[in-house]
Amino acid sequence: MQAREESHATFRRLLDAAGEVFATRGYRDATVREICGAAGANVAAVNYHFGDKAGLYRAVLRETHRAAQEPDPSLLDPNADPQDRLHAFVHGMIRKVLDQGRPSWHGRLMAREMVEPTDALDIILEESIRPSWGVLVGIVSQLLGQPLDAAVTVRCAMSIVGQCVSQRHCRPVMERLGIAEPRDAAALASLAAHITQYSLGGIERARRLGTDDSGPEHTGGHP
Amino acid sequence: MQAREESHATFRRLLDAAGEVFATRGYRDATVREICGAAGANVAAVNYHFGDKAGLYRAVLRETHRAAQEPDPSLLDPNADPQDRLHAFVHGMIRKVLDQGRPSWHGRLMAREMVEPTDALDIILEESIRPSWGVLVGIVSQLLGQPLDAAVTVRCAMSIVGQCVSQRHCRPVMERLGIAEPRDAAALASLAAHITQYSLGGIERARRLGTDDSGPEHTGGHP
Amino acid sequence: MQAREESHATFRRLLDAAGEVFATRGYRDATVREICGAAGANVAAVNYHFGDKAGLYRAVLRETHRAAQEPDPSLLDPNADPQDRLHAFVHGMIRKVLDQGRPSWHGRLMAREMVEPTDALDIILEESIRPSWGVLVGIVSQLLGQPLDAAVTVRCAMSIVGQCVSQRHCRPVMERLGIAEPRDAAALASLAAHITQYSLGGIERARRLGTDDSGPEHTGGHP
Amino acid sequence: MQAREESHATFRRLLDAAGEVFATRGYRDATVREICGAAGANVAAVNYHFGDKAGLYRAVLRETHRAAQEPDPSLLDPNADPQDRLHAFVHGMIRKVLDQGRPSWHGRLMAREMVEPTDALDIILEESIRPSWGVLVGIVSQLLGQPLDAAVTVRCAMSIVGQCVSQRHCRPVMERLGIAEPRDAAALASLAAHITQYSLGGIERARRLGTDDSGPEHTGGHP
DNA sequence: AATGAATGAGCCTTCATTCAT
DNA sequence: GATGAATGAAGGCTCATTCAT
Repeated sequence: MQAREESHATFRRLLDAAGEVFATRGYRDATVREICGAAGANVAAVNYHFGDKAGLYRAVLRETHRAAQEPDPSLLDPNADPQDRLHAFVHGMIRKVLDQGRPSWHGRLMAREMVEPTDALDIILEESIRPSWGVLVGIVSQLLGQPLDAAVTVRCAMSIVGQCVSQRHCRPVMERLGIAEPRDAAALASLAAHITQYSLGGIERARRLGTDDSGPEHTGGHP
Repeated sequence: MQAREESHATFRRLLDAAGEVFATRGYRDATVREICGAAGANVAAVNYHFGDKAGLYRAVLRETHRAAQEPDPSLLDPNADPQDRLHAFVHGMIRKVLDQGRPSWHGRLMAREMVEPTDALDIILEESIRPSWGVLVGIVSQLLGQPLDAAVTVRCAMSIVGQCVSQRHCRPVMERLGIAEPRDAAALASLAAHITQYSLGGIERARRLGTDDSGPEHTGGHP
Repeated sequence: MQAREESHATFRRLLDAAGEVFATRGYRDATVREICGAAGANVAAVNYHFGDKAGLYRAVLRETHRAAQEPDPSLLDPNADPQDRLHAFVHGMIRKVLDQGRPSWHGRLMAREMVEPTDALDIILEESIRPSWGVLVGIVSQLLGQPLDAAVTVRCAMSIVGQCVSQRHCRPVMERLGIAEPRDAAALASLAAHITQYSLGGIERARRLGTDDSGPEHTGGHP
Repeated sequence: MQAREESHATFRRLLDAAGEVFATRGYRDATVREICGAAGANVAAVNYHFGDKAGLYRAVLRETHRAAQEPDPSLLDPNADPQDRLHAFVHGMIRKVLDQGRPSWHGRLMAREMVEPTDALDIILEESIRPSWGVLVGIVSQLLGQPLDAAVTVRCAMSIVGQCVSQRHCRPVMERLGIAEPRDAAALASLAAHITQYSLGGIERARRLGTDDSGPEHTGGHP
């Protein structure tokens, strides 16, 4: 028992150290030696436990995605108020992306994986991203009301996602511009509230414009 | 003269090849040999013309940023209709980010640089990003009307930027989800129109909510 | 008792698996892990039972040589017909070298050991090869009749040995040339008969040429 | 000019050092570091000049085979005395196998390659072995006279080849038995003469026995 | 201005071996 | 008696960089 615990300790330390290093340096820049050094393990430990560097990376991605799972019940209830559902979705995503909790490197890792995908992207795509996307599209459809052009729904959903993920993707730039948000729970909640409200306004306007999505006459011209 | 021409030709071929390779592979994955091969130049050419690999990368970034500059006059005119200014800004940004024109790798390169900043980020930050950000904040202020909490303005501006850059950052995922936008001029214009309208709706709602940016009573609860 | 049985069983499985793997891959290419895997034993089993990889190899060599021992009585009888003795010797050697019986890897192992000797060669040299060589030299001496230059005897004996071992050493090439002999008992007997007859012819001619072993006048020149 | 000479010097030193090391240690045991050390070159030189370790090995094999080529004209003349042709063939093969000339490692290398073939065997098989084998079969056919069973011809040819190659393959054992032949030109000539005469005797006997190649009645029984 | 050869550091991986149960 | 985890030493290879023309 204790042996097993002990034996898995190295496994876990490796996983944690790898998450941090991969998130900080990226897959290529991260070296197995640095990871093992940080985990207090031998270089060969990676090979023993995960096969190779890529296997360790895959394990880290699976782990971070598993740890980030928080199936908020209100999201899944189609009868709940759609505005509440949207807020819950946005708040969850902002937390995933910016929270400094246990897997603090989750957001950074995902950002890298999106910009520079590896083979491992397919795993989290199917297990995590696609289901979430489906939920969001459902919420947006509710808010748009009458069945509109699917492209409108998709674009509105992407507008929401874009506001959330850019908080992570653009963070290095935002920090340099002095506009980075704090990352405590209150600030995150406040940010989520803004994005929710902003999006409700955006969706409402999209609803009013109907299926007309090229609309240069409403934007380009003035009276 | 001709020698200089010849030399400059190699210099340019190196720059173009490096842009493509850096954008495709990332700074670390890109090898000097591949770049030189693509440019039809010798391995030592990079060191000769640019000092080292990092110098070439900096040169590429400067070049791509210079080529992508298109100071739309309507943006700079504070007297123009703010909705038009917003539309011009968004359209320009979408083009920068998704356009397949000459420096087709501009968007990919910037996306990488944001997620995984190098020393070169500071250059383009000061020369390109900060000025643009100032313009956008001005436009949003106009649209918000009365002077509100600066945080609201910043968040609205980031909501706009986020919708644009995520079109690049999330593109690999969007392609896999089957929701990636086409990249011809018409599609880009349509997308820009959506983001503009969506943002006008969002800003309008933010304006109505006033300085209250935590707003849990409007989002979280219902009667 | 049973523990000992069990232990001995692992010991044996290890020996068999190692024989096959060493013969197929060679000492260096063979990995302890593959051997243990094939034997259904733990990685540490080799070190436990045999000290180290080299110890296992030595044990395999001793075992294969012990199993291949078949002291044909007719060989040891100096009064038997020398032609029969030669045939028995050749047939036995061909079987050792090509037979697919239990220690099917005996021949392959010895071939490797000859070309790329390890410390273990000395063991089988003293225990197996030198005695056999003595027997063969005795047979050839009988066939040559009058006492000739010892060098002639040795060379004739080597001509016999060479014909036999080359059936193993050259087998990969023979297979590619499409001239490899089948390895059933009948084919082996037929091959042994050829080598015996060929050698009787060779020895007879060597006998007639007497001690003259340079013989350029018979081979190189003609009028 | 001189630069090219100089540049090829490393190439050549690498080739020579590799031949020696590969012959002594075998492909697997040989390390790139040892070869480069012996050649006074950097580790990366192998990669630069030959792609990788296997490429270097292939180059060595091609080189040794090229250097060992000595198309003795008398071999190719079908009108020459067949006994002379056989002697020339055997003498050439013995020299290739035992000679200490320039590519002194030729014989050892080929011996390893036969016992433990690598992908490179196919190269020398087609370029060197198969043609030689064809010549030898032609000579043996001449000596056998009337058209016999092809199997007899092949077996006689293999008896000749076996006597030659075993001088290399069994050399470690022969040295330990104290029966290894010296390797000066005179000793080689004497050895070649023995094998030629021995084989002429063997072929003559095979000819007399006709196509009967099982011949147990001549070997196993006596009146 | 430009080249091809050469360098040295460093990375991932593999392997035989040992240690604590 | 036997195991699974862990170790440290190489090994092959790649890469950016430099040197002598």
